[in-house]
Amino acid sequence: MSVIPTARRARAEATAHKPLQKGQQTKAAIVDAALGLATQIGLEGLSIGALAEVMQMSKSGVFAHFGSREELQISVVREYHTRFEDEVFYPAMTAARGLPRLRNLFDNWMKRTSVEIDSGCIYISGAVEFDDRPGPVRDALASSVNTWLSAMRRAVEIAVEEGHLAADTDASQMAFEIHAQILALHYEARFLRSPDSVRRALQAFEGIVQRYSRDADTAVRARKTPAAARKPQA
Amino acid sequence: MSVIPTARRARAEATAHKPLQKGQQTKAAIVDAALGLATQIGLEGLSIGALAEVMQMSKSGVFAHFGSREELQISVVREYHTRFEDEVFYPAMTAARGLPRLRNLFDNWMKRTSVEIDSGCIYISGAVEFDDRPGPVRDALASSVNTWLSAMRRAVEIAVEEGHLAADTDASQMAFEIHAQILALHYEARFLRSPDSVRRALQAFEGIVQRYSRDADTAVRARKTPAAARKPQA
DNA sequence: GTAAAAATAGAACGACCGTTCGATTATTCG
DNA sequence: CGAATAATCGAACGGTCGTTCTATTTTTAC
Repeated sequence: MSVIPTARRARAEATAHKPLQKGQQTKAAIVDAALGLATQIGLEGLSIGALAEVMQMSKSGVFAHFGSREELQISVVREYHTRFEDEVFYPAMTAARGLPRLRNLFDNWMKRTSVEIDSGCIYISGAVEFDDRPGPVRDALASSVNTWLSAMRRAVEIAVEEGHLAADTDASQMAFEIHAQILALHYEARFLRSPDSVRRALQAFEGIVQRYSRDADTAVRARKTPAAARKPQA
Repeated sequence: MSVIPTARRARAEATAHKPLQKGQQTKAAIVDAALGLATQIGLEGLSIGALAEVMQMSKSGVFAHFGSREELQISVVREYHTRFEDEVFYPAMTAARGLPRLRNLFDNWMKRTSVEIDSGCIYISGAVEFDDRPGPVRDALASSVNTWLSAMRRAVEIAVEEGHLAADTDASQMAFEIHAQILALHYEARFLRSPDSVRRALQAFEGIVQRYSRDADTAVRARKTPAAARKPQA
């Protein structure tokens, strides 16, 4: 059997119109294994030695495909990016514009992030690992995350255009709040092993939708937040 | 000048009724420096060599105080726990029971987590580093986090008792949603360097409070979430 | 089939890691 | 002060890390 997931190779061949050479083939297999390792122990925990053992190759054999560990990490981030697109973004594009699509995006995001068997999200673990470490890996991570968050914000805007959400909805704010539920789900499900997390996140999502819904009592939403009554910010 | 923050030593002396001996003194100073390192590069990134350099001590001199790296990490977690209590929990206990106290807790939590200069939260970074790594460090982390989240949930319950929130409020759910805002704040402020994060988190918090407020339109909250209309969960 | 090119292996490197051990210095206490 | 004790140092160990180099094997292309 092939070491490369057939779906991936099929897609690559379809775009390139010629079969992968041996080198690219094993490189893809290495990235695939590296992604598997990275989702468990993080991008920083990725070691070429461990990866070589998984691949049943020599360290230098693995290394030669990338030239540096950093390049390997970047390859993993890019691979995660395309899979995220394939499994979260594109499937949701078949749903009707507006709220149905937004719901679909959130559902896929939830599943991808935390429901799948014991694989964490490198957009979340990577953020912690690289928040104080400038460089190309951090840049690749941040770029991917920003792309995705922008897509999410755009989905909110479309839901507003379609009239499913209130016209004065702050799309960035709503995207922030949706993102927050994914982060809490990841935290409480993966670290605290709390079994209700999926239900909690879903319920919170519905609460957010309600609040920004055009059907909701606008008087409640329009009431200004008592920010001025708080103690001044530092 | 002393290497130990005066506030810490004063508190320790007040409870122990005798001055710290030399050993405990430097040990406290080491933990202090270790916490500073850990908030920047994480508990896993903590190395005894780097710590020794910061302390201007030999590696073995630092090591002798703990006996193992794991014990050092646990000491750091414990130190973070007491500081968290001192800076987030106890100050909020002076606020009036109910919503004022809940708000105060959230404000302090926000500041502690992300507003302070370039120091991350080891409850967040540690969760990512140890979510797949069983052992005493993970246990210490999870224990501290659970203690704090329980306190947060209790604050919600008190706000319900005081009549500030609706009687049918699900305290665990609300605590989940509040926690989510902190995680999103940490993510977007620290990793994405998005400058609006504090405002976003505050606004989201107010939205949550509104939704669980007894003054809010109960019809909106009572309307069942269309979970049954979704595609069945995997 | 054969020559050029690409892929892989294997050994070695310097660096850093946590840890151990014995010697040495500093502190405590009677 | 002096003896007992605690704290610290310095060197060394085995291990893993990313990386480099050369040799060898495998794949490609004509």
